[in-house]
Amino acid sequence: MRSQLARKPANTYHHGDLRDALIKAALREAEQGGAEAISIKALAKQLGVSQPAPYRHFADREALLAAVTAEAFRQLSAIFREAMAKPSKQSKLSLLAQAMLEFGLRRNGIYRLMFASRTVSCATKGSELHEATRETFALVIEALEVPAVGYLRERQALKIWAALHGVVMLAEQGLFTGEAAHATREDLVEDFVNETKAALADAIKDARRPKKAGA
Amino acid sequence: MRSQLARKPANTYHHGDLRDALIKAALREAEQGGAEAISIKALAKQLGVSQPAPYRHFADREALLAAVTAEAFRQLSAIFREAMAKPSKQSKLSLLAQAMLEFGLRRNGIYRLMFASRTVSCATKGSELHEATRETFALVIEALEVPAVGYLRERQALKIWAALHGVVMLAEQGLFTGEAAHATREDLVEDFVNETKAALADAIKDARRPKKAGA
DNA sequence: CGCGAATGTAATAACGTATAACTTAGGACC
DNA sequence: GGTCCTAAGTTATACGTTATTACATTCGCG
Repeated sequence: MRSQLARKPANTYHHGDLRDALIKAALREAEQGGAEAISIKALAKQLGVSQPAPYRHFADREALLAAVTAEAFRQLSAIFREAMAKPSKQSKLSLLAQAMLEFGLRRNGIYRLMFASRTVSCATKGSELHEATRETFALVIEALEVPAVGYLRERQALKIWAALHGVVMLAEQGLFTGEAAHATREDLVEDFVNETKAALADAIKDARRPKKAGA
Repeated sequence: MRSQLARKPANTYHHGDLRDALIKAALREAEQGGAEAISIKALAKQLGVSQPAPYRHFADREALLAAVTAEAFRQLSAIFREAMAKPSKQSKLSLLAQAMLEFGLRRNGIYRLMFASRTVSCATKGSELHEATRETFALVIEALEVPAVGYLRERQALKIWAALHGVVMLAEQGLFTGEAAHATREDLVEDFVNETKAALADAIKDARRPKKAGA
């Protein structure tokens, strides 16, 4: 258990914590080029071990990608927590939404790794990756700052989550640079946030006066 | 100009329309496994030509992917047009949204190829792919069925487009199978469609009475 | 009919994943 | 403290994929 992410000291046989070092290094690679930029061979060279060494820790490339993706989700969760903890006049939801957009744009290779590959959908229930994604989504629910109101809270969380995904993807694909440039990404995000708040407020009002049909 | 997508008849030297056949075959491959499932070597074998033959028509793999993605966008455009042309009590926007969701789910390998790779964002302005994506987005605007009202129409189009992306991605990642399963994908899509319609209706109303602040 | 351009082929280099068989280090146990 | 087991790393190797180079064939136009 020596250095956690450095290349091994050249004259030692065992690396110390190769598994962790691989994940960290892979994350760095993915920062720019996404999943495609992650090469087991290159990582091994970078860390000063032989090419097959990583296979002692990951069955295959897919397994490594899953671990890296899980780590990325944990990082995103941490960012969300931090954003929501920040003292601010803005709502938690707004802070989370902004954090999500910034994450998606600034670390777009990682973002694509997380949301645009089939790694996540292939994650089996109970796996490390599955848990990491659930935790992240739980924070979205938390950001709504409302008590459970039937299934409506999950529904609104899903909606804002979906909308944020969409905005990030459109932004990355450059759909904001044409004649549509007058609507900035931030505008759209704020729109979605406000709609979510409005929907929640309506629902809570309705819950208090269950007989009224509600405007 | 013989067979458009079949393997060549074995004893001929020239294929006839290898370029087109490659795109069609690649699209078939991507149907399941996305971009990763597209292998130049495999395609060549499948079509009965040598491995390097495809390089006569595409500079590299990226170029092939771009052409395939462009074709996929044209297909999606065609699907949108067909959906909107269908006589129905539902609005054009609703029909388009449903078509989008179905496309994303049923042909999810293609969908990922289109929206989850960097191929699109790397497309240069004026390229075949760029034009194809613009055409698709133009249909989203058309589906709103409102005249141009400042930049608001583009903005609403962007929003619904983003939201639809998001729903498809969440669906593919299995986020509707947990405790959130009570909100179906279709519900969410319809929600977004209705919100878009409401926002547009409001805006038009405001435009007619420009002095009022609007509720 | 002949020639040039377009298209296809064979051979090969370079790189990435993955496996098999062997080697080393570290810790548990007596 | 030595012995043995196991985790972790190494070398050698097979195989698949992208891509290039140099050569061959066909098409079509004058």
